[in-house]
Amino acid sequence: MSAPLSPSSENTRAETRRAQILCAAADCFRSSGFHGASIAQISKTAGMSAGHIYHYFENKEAIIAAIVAQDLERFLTLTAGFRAARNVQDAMIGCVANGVEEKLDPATAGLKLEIVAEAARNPRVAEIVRAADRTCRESLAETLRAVREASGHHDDDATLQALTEVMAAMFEGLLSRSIRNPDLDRDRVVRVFQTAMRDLMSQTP
Amino acid sequence: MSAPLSPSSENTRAETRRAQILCAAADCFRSSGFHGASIAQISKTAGMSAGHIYHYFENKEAIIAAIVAQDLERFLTLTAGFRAARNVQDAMIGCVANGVEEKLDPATAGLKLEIVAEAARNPRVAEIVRAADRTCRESLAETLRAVREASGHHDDDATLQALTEVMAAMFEGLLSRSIRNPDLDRDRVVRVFQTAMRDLMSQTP
DNA sequence: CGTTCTAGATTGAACGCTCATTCTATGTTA
DNA sequence: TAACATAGAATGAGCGTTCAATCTAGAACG
Repeated sequence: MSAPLSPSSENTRAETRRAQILCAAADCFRSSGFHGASIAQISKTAGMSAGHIYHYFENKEAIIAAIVAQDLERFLTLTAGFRAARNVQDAMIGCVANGVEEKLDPATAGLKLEIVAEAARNPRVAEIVRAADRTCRESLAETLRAVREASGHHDDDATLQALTEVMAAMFEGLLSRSIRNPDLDRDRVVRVFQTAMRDLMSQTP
Repeated sequence: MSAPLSPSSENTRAETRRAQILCAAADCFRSSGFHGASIAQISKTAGMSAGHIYHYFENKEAIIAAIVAQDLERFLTLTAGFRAARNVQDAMIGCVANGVEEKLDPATAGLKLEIVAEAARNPRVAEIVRAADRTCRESLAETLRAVREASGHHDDDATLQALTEVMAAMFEGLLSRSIRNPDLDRDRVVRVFQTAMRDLMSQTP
């Protein structure tokens, strides 16, 4: 799992170490949960002593925060590149297959569910998650507005936000589905999903 | 939170105690997570000594299992009553508002997300969750078949299961949404959701 | 080139604490 | 009195975190 990172001219040794720890922590959180994973376990996975981790992170919660921030930054860059496409609707529909497959990957799903569950009870994590989600929603809503206006729908913000919410719910629901029913027929789900997306984007309020 | 349960002629004292513990445990798991909640905390909430809990449950994991089983049994009875309705489609669409509101309740959402996250890493919990989900899916798929045949669609099992999956994903996604965006516009989401449900149920493969 | 110096990297033992679980002793009820 | 309900202290393991001690790479210097 943990890629054998090595320091290059680009990365200082400290950055490499930090990345190593985050990678190991993600693995441990995935398999044991935030509270189940111990510093001892993380340090062993990262190949360093327990105490050394405290040179790079103030405490365990800071590691959680960093993982969450890293995870959601990745999502932001993804949606950013998304909006830059020529034909936005086609780009989105085309991306559904990828998106569905990604959310259905049990390893991904485990960590992401862990993050949301932690956000439900840890205010600091909740703050990070909500700030990132706000940005994602704004980006997605603007993208949706472009799609909708191209097909003659001119929505107010509230309507657009509701569409965004439901679309987000559909994708995030897959995380849960991949755990509850790991044997689901991915290809067929993708097809039903694509049609549902199209319907959602051309919905008349 | 914890209802003050008292022994009646119906309930033996032991059953009452068990229920008390489960109720307290659900509260604690909601606010601290499965691993964050301690036996000491649960026993305090339940109003008894820590050691006494071990007269009713073998260990902490048994409490988790009981909570999961209880939670999902409740869901099963709900869907069972669902199928017994006269006009199934109207009953379903009518229930969307209730369903959406319920999934968006942050207290409910926290515990349910906790359960899925735990299932992602605890095989015993996963087994319970998956067995219950299978039953739910079968029930929902049969209900959907009735709806679809009433409007002239005759689907094979695989198609029906994919429709079921996507519908399940939509509702379960709301759990995550209620955490990530607690300020979402519930009424508008319900309306978009209802239209999306209708579209999903009349989708042509 | 070889030696010394030094600042950062790294270790691993130690600390205080909390955990799940067990055990013994005492209440309570029928 | 017999059987069960309950409390609460005891146990040992494991936790996050700290810290003094060691190592190591490379700059400074002769």
